[in-house]
Amino acid sequence: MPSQSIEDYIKAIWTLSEGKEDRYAVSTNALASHLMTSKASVSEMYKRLAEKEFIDYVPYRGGSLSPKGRQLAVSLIRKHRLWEVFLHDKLGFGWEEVHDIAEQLEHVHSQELTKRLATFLDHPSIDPHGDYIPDADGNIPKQRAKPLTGLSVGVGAQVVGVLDSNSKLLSLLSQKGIALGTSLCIQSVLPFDDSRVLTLNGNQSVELSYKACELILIQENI
Amino acid sequence: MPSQSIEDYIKAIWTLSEGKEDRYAVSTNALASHLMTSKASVSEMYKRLAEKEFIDYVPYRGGSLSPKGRQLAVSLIRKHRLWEVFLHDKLGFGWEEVHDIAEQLEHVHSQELTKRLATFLDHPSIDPHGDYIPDADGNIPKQRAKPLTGLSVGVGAQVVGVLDSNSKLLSLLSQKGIALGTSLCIQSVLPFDDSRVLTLNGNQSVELSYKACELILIQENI
DNA sequence: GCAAATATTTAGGTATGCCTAAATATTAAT
DNA sequence: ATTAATATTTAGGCATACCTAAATATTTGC
Repeated sequence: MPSQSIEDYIKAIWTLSEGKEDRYAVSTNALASHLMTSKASVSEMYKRLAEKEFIDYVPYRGGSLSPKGRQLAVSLIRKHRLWEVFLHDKLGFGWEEVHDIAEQLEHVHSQELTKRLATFLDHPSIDPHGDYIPDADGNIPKQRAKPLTGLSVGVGAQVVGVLDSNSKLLSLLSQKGIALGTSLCIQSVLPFDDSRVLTLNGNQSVELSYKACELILIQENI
Repeated sequence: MPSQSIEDYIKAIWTLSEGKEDRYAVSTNALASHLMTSKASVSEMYKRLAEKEFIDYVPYRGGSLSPKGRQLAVSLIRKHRLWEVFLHDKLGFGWEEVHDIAEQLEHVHSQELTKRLATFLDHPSIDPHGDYIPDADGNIPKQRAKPLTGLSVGVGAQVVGVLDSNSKLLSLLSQKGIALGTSLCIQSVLPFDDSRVLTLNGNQSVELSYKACELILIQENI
């Protein structure tokens, strides 16, 4: 049974290499800052992970997930996102509150539990942040959504997720009235700082910084 | 935040001293065999637990929970048993399967989660094994509920739960006039099939099979 | 191409939590 | 009361996972 630390590392490598080309190597530096730990600790852990065949590791070149590592990562992501759905849909937590708790729940080892939880939740395919939930075989759709910064003025779209489930971002968004499923349209882009002025659900008007827009995933209306 | 190991030790001390007099000291020997670890490890851990003020520890005399330790223990028991109810009632696990998974779930730290889980489950007071669930303030009835088959003839008792919230059992019981809180007493045990003849609330007389009696939890009157 | 800047690894140390074996304290028996 | 049996603790080690500082490798700028 992999330790909690190992699971955290594997998930972090997966997160940092997601969307990149296959066998994308994650540097110790990137992983250290993502996990808020020292580069030395990452270097040390990379050796352990390579020994246990979770990653392929070339010193000074970083580590990339092996098939075994990817399988573990995806099963953790699946558990994490299923628990998020449970916390949000069944217990009524806000989407900005679920991440930290799911972070703990994902480490519970029981395949049967995951299976029954998925059934109980009616086999959801999207979590409260709009991220896809890998299926039981580890398949996960590629994200088709794009960041709000890539949306043109006047084009209608729907919020389908966020790129960083950081609770500060999430509470900013809920404060502005932006949630999963919100329909929006860019009214204008302000000069100098590129903030967006948005129309929400066809009526309210809110302003959002470029920094926040980068992290919001939308899907254009067809 | 106490580590998982510390939580396991505290819960074990609580379990071994439950029902005993207050400040009952648990020997290193008893704890070591309960936790399947060495006496030396327990001795070492006792020092750490005493330092962190979870227990009072007198070398060669064993350890007993401090108020702080008892509070932690009871909150773990509460979480464990609530999760057992969730696993059994919502996910359909058998009562014999829930323990090991709850053992992991109880270590998830979030008071809000516990609170919402309790609400979601309708504030149960008994887990699938018939053990009482401490309330949010840490109060827990002393006596363990036992199945009706364990009640002696002529002794008064109260129905406090059922072990299987199967709707067939529940409709049988309501048909017979047995509900949560019903006072009863065994009049006699029939030969051959061990059915019980009960007196309900001091007047009506009903007969109940051994199979049904096994699943009814009662608490003897004091 | 080589030095400076940057990134990564190794070295040496800490804390937790486990182990076995040896030493010591307590309890029981005569 | 003193010894024998038993229980408990201390001593010395091991593995994980972290840290800082020093050493080494790689990349970048001129």
